[in-house]
Amino acid sequence: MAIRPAEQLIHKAAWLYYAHGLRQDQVASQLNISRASVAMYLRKARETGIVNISTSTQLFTDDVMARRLEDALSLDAVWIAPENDYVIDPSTDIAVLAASVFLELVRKGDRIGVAWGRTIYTIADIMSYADLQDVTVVQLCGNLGAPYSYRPDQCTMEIARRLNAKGLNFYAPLVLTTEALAHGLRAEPVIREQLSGISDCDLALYSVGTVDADSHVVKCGALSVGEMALLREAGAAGVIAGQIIDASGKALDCSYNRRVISAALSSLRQIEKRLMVVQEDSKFEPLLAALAGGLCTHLVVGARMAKRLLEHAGAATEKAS
Amino acid sequence: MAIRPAEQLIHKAAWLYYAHGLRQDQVASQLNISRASVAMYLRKARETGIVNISTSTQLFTDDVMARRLEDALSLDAVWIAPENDYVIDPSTDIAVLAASVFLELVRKGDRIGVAWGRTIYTIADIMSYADLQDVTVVQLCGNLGAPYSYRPDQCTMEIARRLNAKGLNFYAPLVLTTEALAHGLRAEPVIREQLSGISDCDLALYSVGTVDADSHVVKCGALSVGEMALLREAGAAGVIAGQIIDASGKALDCSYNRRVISAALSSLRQIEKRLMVVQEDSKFEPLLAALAGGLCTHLVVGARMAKRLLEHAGAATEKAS
DNA sequence: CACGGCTCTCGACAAAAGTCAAATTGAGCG
DNA sequence: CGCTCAATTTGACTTTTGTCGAGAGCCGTG
Repeated sequence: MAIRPAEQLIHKAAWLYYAHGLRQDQVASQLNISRASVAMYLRKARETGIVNISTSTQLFTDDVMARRLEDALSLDAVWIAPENDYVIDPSTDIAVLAASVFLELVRKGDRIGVAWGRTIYTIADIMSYADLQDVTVVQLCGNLGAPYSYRPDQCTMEIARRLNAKGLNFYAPLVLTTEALAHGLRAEPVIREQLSGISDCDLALYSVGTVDADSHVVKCGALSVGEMALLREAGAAGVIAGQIIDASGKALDCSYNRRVISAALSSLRQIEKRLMVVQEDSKFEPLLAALAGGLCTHLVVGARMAKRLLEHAGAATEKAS
Repeated sequence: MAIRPAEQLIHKAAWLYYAHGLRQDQVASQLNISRASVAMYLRKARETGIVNISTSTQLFTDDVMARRLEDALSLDAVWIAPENDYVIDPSTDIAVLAASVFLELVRKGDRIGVAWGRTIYTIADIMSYADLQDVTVVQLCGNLGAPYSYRPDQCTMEIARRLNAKGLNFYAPLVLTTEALAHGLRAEPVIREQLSGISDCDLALYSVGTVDADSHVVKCGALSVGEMALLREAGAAGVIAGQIIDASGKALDCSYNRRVISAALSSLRQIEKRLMVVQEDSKFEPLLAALAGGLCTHLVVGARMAKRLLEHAGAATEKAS
């Protein structure tokens, strides 16, 4: 890169502007460049994460409902995106919040596991840039064979790029045709290493998928609509990192799961901070399953979903007493 | 406070503006207030740390000199503020850098020990606001009896205020007239508790003082010019948190030190991250003493001082070999 | 050495943000 | 009930910032 001299200038401009609080024209005369260039450098500084602008997500945890949900579900932290109030775009609203929360949870030196899906990709897409050295972003599950819009490796790489972090992809298909082949592939050193490294993560980011025809695993061709219907009858309740879970949050005992190359649920549970983000209201049952399976310690949801969860939890304790 | 509804508005405005990237007039129409109010709320949001704008201090560690200093002095990290280059105000320059470094080192839940002095107060004064819950700022040494411009409790409180943290002052004089009284006071539960809690800190912020007539301990009347001169002859090389140290960084065996109420040097050494900031070139010898005593793991200095340190370290290794 | 293709830089204009004094609100009080 | 006082809000104005197309410098290539 010939951006070496510019790199230095970007730093200096950012420093004078943001740390010292000079105006752009003052910075310009300091560095003997035009003000327009300063403006451009500053944009680059923001885009590369040399400067970091973050807003506290306090507001969303302060919500009484969030507190009650934390208690009811015994989660570490819950963020609720308001949905009636001052909303811009209901779908990106949760993603924006999730991105902020995510950045708030990341620490230098962390190892981060990232799953895939529309939700995750949306988050990656709107996430602001940061300059986190020594962060590694690892892919939690195998790739889709067919080109599909929100591929696991894309999610991983995009988040790594935003964070200036190292991205660790692994190039295995998400699902294979035979159990034997999956077994063999999992034993491959490259794959095995990646899979066993997942429990060393400090933070995981994932969503949960539905088990109907709209599910991503169906849309990307990993499962046919018919197979999915059958699995559903067999007790499938949700999809986590490409794997089917039942209502209790355990991996469903089925051929499909045995043919999948992905992080074992037990490895996921070993990750200290498991951030789950749910956008769609239709993911209520899958979310319940994930919660039952202890696959989530930090939760970002919309207000409607929060309300339903709370009502459900209330009904459950009533029934119990 | 009747700022309850406003507090909410500040959060919302900050969220829409900084997280969603709306323009001020869009935020204004969203919240049904005037754009001018939005501008005001945003300023408040920045001032209260609801939004956080930080710039990477990378540039200052990337310096080759900083790397070499880290190695030569076996420190965890060194930041060097350039002094010939694009400098605004040589004295605040180091403080601005130190404040950024400090904010970069602080973590949620941390306990932070803060000493006193002009340097520390300058840092506190230009430090930007942050919203760190569960942070406690503790005072490392006793107060001055006489009202003096940069009092230990002022330094502690100002930093706590900027961080939205809890400030833990302790109201004992820095130095007493008799050793017996100092001994008795140190045994007081309130004082003892505070002093013993110092080793639990995760981060310490201090500078080092000179041992001449210009020293703060002299200027504030804790020691007379004559006494200081005598101590100097006895081997005094610097002042740390109100205590006199010798060239090897150990507390000097003298009546003054026994009459001081302050953090034991051994407690300070137990703190994981010890950030030392030195502004004045005249503090070369005191800094050497502090370094010898292992009282510093992270260092912020100006370029001239860095050069001198490096030359000194080079000469020392040469002599050794 | 002239030629695109490239990035970086700048001036000028348009857009956005900051500021201030005046107006409004609202709480406390005689 | 009407008053004051302080805090908040606003519209109008100024300053600051963002953007765009043009031009300048800099390779590698034909």
